[in-house]
Amino acid sequence: MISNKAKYAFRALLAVAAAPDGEALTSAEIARRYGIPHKFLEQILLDLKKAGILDSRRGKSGGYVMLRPADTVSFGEVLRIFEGPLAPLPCLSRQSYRRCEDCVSEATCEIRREFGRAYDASRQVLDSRTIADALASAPFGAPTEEKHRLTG
Amino acid sequence: MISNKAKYAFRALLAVAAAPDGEALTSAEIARRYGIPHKFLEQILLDLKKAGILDSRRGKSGGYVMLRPADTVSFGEVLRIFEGPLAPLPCLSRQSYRRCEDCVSEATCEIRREFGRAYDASRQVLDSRTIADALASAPFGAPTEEKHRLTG
DNA sequence: ACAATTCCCTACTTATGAAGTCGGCATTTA
DNA sequence: TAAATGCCGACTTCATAAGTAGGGAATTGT
Repeated sequence: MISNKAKYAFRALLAVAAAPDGEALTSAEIARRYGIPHKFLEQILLDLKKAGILDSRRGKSGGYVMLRPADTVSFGEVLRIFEGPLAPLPCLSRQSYRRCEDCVSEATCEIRREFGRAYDASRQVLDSRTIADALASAPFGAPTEEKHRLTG
Repeated sequence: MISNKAKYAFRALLAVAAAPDGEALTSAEIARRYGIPHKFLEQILLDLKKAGILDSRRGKSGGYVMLRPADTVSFGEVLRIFEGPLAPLPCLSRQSYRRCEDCVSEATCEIRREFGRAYDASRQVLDSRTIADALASAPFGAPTEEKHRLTG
């Protein structure tokens, strides 16, 4: 299970990315909209800023905007910010490889081999799907703001 | 990252499954062989027994054997015993479904949709690959006991 | 100028789970 | 019948999740 922190981060990111044009969203507004504890969300948005994904403006009419375009921000990248390495074993992580302490031979470790398969499969998805993808692929029948305006 | 407990469970299971014929392996022997804390391993083997995967004999010349054949025990099943649900979100777990507390609409939740893809991919592997598969697919060049006897 | 608004930063709390440790009872067999 | 082995519950220690709390720093509408 992913942490609440990560889940909140995705909600916030999707909201900021979906905001019209370059309009800034305040932390208070996001918190209100999704029922996220405000002070907690502030920390999360800060983390996203430090990671170079969001930008912010202070003071009246301040808020958060995307720093990088939403189609360059993958789910995997965001998840790693809040959860650390996604690999099921330290010896499978590319970004922060660590040998298992009790490991005899990585090349013949059955556990490593099998979990490697599973990790490859999930990484393939997480590192290729972006925030923009997620917003674009609304299921048929679920009215977006746009459709709503046209058909409602 | 999976827990040490789960990792130890896999090591132990693979060892018991690989033991010649129906020969029983003691917890002490497994612990010694892989450097696992003995008392901790005992708890783990107990869990595997309660789950109906291992059987045990007590007293002198006791130990653990497979209760079910190794090709019916998937990595996913074992992992769930020690880690609980594998799903990244409660609303994606089939075995122990729970609606996200703040969820507005599962059908349109982008987070659910994207993590659903990732989970499907990884579950496909974990629930199909078995302990027997893992033992069978030794990489080329790594001598098994069998090969060793023949070629060494 | 100044007050309201918003982001920014640090420290703290509370609860939960991981990863064992410890002591001893129960059963089997040489 | 004693040694070996599994079985069981309670406890400890440390790290992390999930916030809470309080205030400082920048910006802007008036």
